[in-house]
Parts: sequence; C-alpha cells; structure tokens
Amino acid sequence: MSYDHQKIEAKWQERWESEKVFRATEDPSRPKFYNLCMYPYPSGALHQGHIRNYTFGDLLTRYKTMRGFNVLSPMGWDSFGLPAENAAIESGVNPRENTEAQIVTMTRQIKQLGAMYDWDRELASHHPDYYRWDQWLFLQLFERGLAYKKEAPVNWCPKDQTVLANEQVVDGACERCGTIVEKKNLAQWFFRITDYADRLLDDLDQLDEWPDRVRTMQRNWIGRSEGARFTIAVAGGDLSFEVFTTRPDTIYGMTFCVLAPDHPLVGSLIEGSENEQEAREYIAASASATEIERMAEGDKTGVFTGRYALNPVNDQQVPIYVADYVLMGYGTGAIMGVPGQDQRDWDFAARYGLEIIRTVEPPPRWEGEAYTGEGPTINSGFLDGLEQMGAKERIIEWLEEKGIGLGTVQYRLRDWLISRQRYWGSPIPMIDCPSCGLVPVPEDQLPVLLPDVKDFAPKGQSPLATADEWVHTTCPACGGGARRETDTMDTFVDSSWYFLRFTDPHNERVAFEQENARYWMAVDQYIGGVEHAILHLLYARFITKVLSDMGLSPVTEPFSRLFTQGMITLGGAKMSKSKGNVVDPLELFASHGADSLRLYHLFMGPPTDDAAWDTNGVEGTSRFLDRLWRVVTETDGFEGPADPELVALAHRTAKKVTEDIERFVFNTAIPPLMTLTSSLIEATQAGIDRQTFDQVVEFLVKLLAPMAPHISHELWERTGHGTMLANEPWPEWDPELVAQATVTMVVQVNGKVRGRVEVPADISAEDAERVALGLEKVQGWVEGAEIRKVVSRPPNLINFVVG
RNA sequence: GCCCGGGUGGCGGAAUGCAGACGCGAGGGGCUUAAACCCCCUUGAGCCGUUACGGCUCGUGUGGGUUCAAAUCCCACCCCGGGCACCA
Repeated sequence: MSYDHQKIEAKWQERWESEKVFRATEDPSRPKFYNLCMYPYPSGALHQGHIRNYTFGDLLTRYKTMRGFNVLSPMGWDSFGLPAENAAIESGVNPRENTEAQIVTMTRQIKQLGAMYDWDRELASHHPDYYRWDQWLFLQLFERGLAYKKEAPVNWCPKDQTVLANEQVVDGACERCGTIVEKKNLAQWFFRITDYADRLLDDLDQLDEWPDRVRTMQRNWIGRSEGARFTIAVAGGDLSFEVFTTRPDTIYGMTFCVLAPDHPLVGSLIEGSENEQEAREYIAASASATEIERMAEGDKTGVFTGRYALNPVNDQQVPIYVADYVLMGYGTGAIMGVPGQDQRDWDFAARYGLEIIRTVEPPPRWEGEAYTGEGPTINSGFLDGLEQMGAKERIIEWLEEKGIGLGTVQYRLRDWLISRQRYWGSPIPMIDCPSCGLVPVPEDQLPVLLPDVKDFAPKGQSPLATADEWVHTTCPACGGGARRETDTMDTFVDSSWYFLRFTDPHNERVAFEQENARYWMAVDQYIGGVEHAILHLLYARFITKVLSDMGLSPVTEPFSRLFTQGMITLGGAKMSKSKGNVVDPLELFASHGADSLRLYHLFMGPPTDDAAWDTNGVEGTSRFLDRLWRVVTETDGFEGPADPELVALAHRTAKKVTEDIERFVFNTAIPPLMTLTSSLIEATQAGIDRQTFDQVVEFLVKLLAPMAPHISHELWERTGHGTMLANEPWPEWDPELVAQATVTMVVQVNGKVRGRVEVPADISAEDAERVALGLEKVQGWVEGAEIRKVVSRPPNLINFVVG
C-alpha cells in the first residue's frame, strides 16, 4: 500500500502555515541565513523549472533551519512586464486584474509543493507601495547624475505603430505581423552603469563563491581593454578620424583602415569618389541587415572609399574601406587594419588583395595566418626588438608627445537604457516643463501612480500618453502647466534591489530600514536560472553599489553565494510551452505527491546541469518513499538483537548527506538514503531490537526532512514525537562510528586489478605489500618476473610493476 | 565567425588511483483465479571455463601524449548544447 500523499501533504502544509514555522524575525543572538530564489514573473502556472528552483531553495531553507540558523526565505513577484501587456492588447484583459489572479494561482501551487516562505514579507513590484521606491531610486540616481536622457534607437514596427523589444523581433521582422522592423530615434532615459564598470569588474574577484562561468561571462560583458586612441589624417584634404586599438605596438603593420558603415565621416569621404555609387549601395545594404545576419555571414565584406589615410608613424598611404565588421557602437567606429597580427583583418586583407606586413616575429616554423602571440617587434622602425609590452608603452609615449593620441581604456559595457514605451511598468517620476525643462517629481509626491487606461492597443506612443488627465500636470518648480514622462521603467530596475526591500518589506517611510538591511544582507545564497547570469545580476550589483555609495546598503555586493541551475529538457529541447513539451507539475502533485516530485528533481542529475525529464523517474522516487513508509509504519515485534553495523551505516549516511548538501550536489545525497532504507528493511525482516530501529528511523526521517518534508514530518509524528520536525536539530554523526575498522584494498599488477583484500584501515605500507603478495592470484601474476617498483597507497591500493 | 559548457551501458547518471553506484527501462521468476501493487534474480561487449555466479581481453566521442596508473591531466580533431554586441 502506498501512503496517502494527498492527505498527508495537505495536513502538513496547513500546519506549517498556521504555525508560521518559517516566519523570520531579526534576532542578533542567532547566526542569520538569507536564502533567496529569484522572484518569479507571475505567468499563471508553475512549470518544472520553478519546481526545480524552489525545491533546491526549500531544501536549503529547511536544512539551515535545522542547523540552527535564523533563516530568511521570502517570496515575491516580478509582476510588471510584457506578457500582461500583450494579453491586454490581445484580449483586453486588465493587466492588474490578470496579474493578480495569476499570483493567487501560483501562490497556491507553490504552497502545494510544500516550499516554505515567510509570506508575511511577500511583495509584488506592481504594487504602488513597491514601485514608489523604484521611483525614489530613480530620483536618487538622477540627483547624482547617474540618470540622464539622450536619443537612442528603438526597434519600430511601422505597421503596428509600436516599439518592439528585441525578443519581439524575429529575423529582422515584427513577430506579430511580419513587417520589417525599422530603427527609430527616441529620447530615452539611461542609467550610467559605465561609471561603475571598473568596480563591477574588480569586485568580481571577491565573489569566489560564484560559479566561474558566470564571473567569466560578466568579465567579458564589461570587456575592459587597454590600448590607445589616436587620430589618422586622410590624404589630400583636412579630414581625419580617430581609431581605437588594443595593439598600438603593431602600428607599422597597418595596411588599410576601416570605418563602420554608419560612421559620420563616411558620407564626406565617398562624396565625389570613383567608388561613390558602389559604396552607397553597400552602406544601404548593411543598414537593412540585422546584427545577427551580419554575424551569421562568415565572410568579411567591405567596399573601398576611393580615399587614402596616412599612417602617422611613416606617412605611408593606406586605403580606407567601409566594412560592417566594424561597429559604430564600440570604440570609435574606426580601426587600423593590421592583417599580420589580427585574424579578422587578415581575412579582410586576403579577400581584397591588401598587403600584409608582419610586425611581430612568429615562432620558428609558424604556419598560421595572423600571429597574435608574443614575440619581438620587427619591421617597425624605432619599435624594433621590443616585446609587446615595451613596444606598447613606447608607441603610446610617442603618440602622446606628438599630440595625436593617448593611452586609454575602453569598455564594451554600455549605459543601461531603462525607458520602455510601455504601460505595465513603473512610471518614471519626471515632469517636462516648457520653461524649467526636466523636473523631478518631489519625493513627497511619490508614488506617481500608474493611471488606468481603457485601450492598450499601440498607437505610436506609450499607452500612458493617452491618459490625458494624468499626463497634464503642473510643474513642481514653477507651477506652470507641464507634461509627465510617459515612459515606464525596465522591469530590471524593479529586480535590481528587491532583495533589500525583503529585509523590511512594509516600511512606508523609507525603502528599507538600515538596521534590518544590516542584519540580513548580504544574501547568503541566491538561486536561479543561468539565463540571468549577465543582465539581472550585473544590474543588481550596480544598484547595490550605488546604494552603498549613498550610505544605504550595508554591502557593496548583494549576493555572497550564487547558484545557477540547469534547465529541464524533454526530447532534446528545453521544456517550454511554445515547444509543447511541458509536463504539468500539478498532475504529478495529484498522482505521486509533491515529495516524490521534489525528490526526483533532486535525484535526476547534478543541479547545475541541464536534465532530461523522465516521468518514470518520479515513479522511482515515489516507490522509494513507499518502501520507507511501509518499513516505518508496518514493522512490529522487536524481538531481534541490536544491529550496531546498521547504526554505523546510519551515521555514515548522515555524514555523506550533509557533505553533499553543503557542496550543493543533491543527486549524490539520495542513493545513500535509498541504501540505508533497503538495509533497514532487510534488518527488520531478519529481526532487530526496538532501539536500533528507532535510531535508524530518526536518522532517515531527519535527513529526508529538507528533501521530502511532508512524509518526513508525518513519520516523525507517527514514531511518537510531539515536536515539529522542521525545528529539530540536524543529526550529528559519531566520528568513531563513521570510521571504518577495515577497508578493501585493491591490488594491481601493472595497473590492472588482480585482487582485493580486506585490511585494517591503518595498515602500514610494508604490511600492505606483504598481505598483497600473499594472495594466491597475485602470486600467479608476479611469479617468475622481477618486481621493479611497488606503488603503495595504503589502505586503498597497491600496484606492483613487474617486467 | 567568436566565447562558454559537455560527450561514460538501452536511458538519467555514479566514479578524480577499483568504470558503470543509485534510479529508470528491459528480460526471467515468485505472489495472484487474473491483473495491478509488491518481492527475488539477470542486465557494457566479446571470450574461456564451468568442480567452482571463477577467470581473461576489450571498453568512457576520435587520434596522439604524460604516468606505475587516465573517464579524470596535456595536445589535435570530430560531434552536441548554450550564449553573442564580428569588440579592434
């Protein structure tokens, strides 16, 4: 008989909630643990990715609670965003009502998983008492010069008359109507994250409990490179342009220059040139291609402008090209082409028959194309013989002396565009006054409430612009008529500080009280999908640093330890609604129960890796829990002897499970629990005494409590305990019982296993050798041959090398 | 094209000096009037032996290398997945 999971799970969910077992209160006498899963977008239903995330998080909440930590594990909603707005456009449903209904549904489902949160701290970013502080945050950045407005292009669908997110642009066309997307310039708000580029980069070194993979991605995203900027004159006239290079030491190898197609100088360069027509066609073609298309195309194409540039070091004339492998958005939008030392330049030079000069001596027998490694500088006048670093320093000095350039640092990171021409977001608290200009809304007038609008259909401007009464306001500075900003904020702004709000979620006076933030921050464990490895995590780090500079955040880094989980696949593809390969968690709650599902998620593979879904696996973990249920509830008549070996196994299991949880590797924590259960079943069939049984069951139930909490709590109660298992201490193991008196030593001859023998755990090398050579089978392999070497690793292994 | 991961039985995976733990699936058997549930046995490939559930060889994408010893470390290549803003 399998246990009645429906009834038991409902019973314990009700008790945990009504007894507020996981409510967190500030208590300086206990060590704190702030455990946070990335707050979800309320999409309407839990999917397996959520289940995986909250199973890991809840395991940790429960484990750390049993280890005596004061655990804060809050839950909230990233409830502004595009899907609710799209639903409003398509079916007219009100975004607020729709979102709130979805939150109700998902809350119920999270509770069905048995995942415990301090629901008293629940927050949702679409609530005015939350986004009021988004607006406050915006004003702080504005005051510090970290928020500014400038023109920037957006994706514009001319047919739908609306701005599109990158996600809504598919192959250069509007995903809804297929119209080719255009670029359109709009004045938009930015956060000056580039001011923090160096600190965001340097502080990655402190984050030694983050995955290296994520740190590498952030490092590459910020993309600091040291090099030089200098001016290159165009031959025959007074035009010039600036280039940036990381390899100024290779300047003598410059055999051409390239400008980006949208470089402002291009028009005047090609005007009247013999190649003008061809160049214009090329530029027009590259403007219509999306960046992705340009990337996908392997070949580097370009067109000669008909003009020449002068190399500042030797006045050599080199041709100037326009090519779309150079981007206006990075550096100066112009480069010096050095094919000898750069593979992309090599490819370009090879295609257009341009000269190639090596300025770095490659190693002997070098057969590659561009050589990007170290070596002595050659063919380079006064730089000859210098190594890369020395040559760089020397040429930068020279450029600076001549006043045509300077050593500089270039970042790949761009400022954060936070304006969205959308309804369902936090309104930007600014007012545009015809006489005073851009005026911030005074803090005491926050929140700027999101107005109700009737029609969400796009009409060429932000839906907020249609709320006439809301838009027309008075200027806080001069009292004259003025207009409100109608853009809303990127939802990444909401999520860049919510972890701070969780420390003091209901405060109406300030965003969060210092004392609370000091107690709880930083987040000790942050858990979420790797898709947030760059943007969300970088923005949260940036805002935390800004708040720290303001003296408000007690930490400069928000997340001490980061865990990124793998995604769930089925049939070789990511499980997703659009692919139609989802397995609904609700059905599994009903058929097998939350505990079986949780256990399967923990068991199915390493938490960091993608995992292939197999519903049969839930069957397996469910069978395991059934076996445990039966042995605990159905065993009677304890006439047998004590079983110290079984008790020792329980202690060893406790050690292994604890170590695996600490390492965040859950899939290997479960087999020992299965083995211990099987051993207990065998032992009860043979007959054991009550004390052995009780001891082993206590270990099992407690070790399983964070993984399969419902059945564990029920068994704890049924074995005569009146306490709440969640608050019981984590089991301690006895080191003496864990230590094994004897171990199996492997005996190898020439690296092949030829025998095994039980030996004392503290055996000496000499004794190990004697025992091993005493084995009949081993003798067969070594006799008649000379033992040339003995590699002894007592007590686990010994290897005889014979020949 | 560039960057980051990863290739182990029929499948998910375990193993950092014993390859295949644990689970799934498959095959066989038991229980049952029957089925489900449950329980037991077998399950990388090939071979030898069967008095011995004993032994031998091969085997972790491919080819090399280092080592007493390589799934694990190094080099080259192939394939799969993910990311991308051709970042000078």
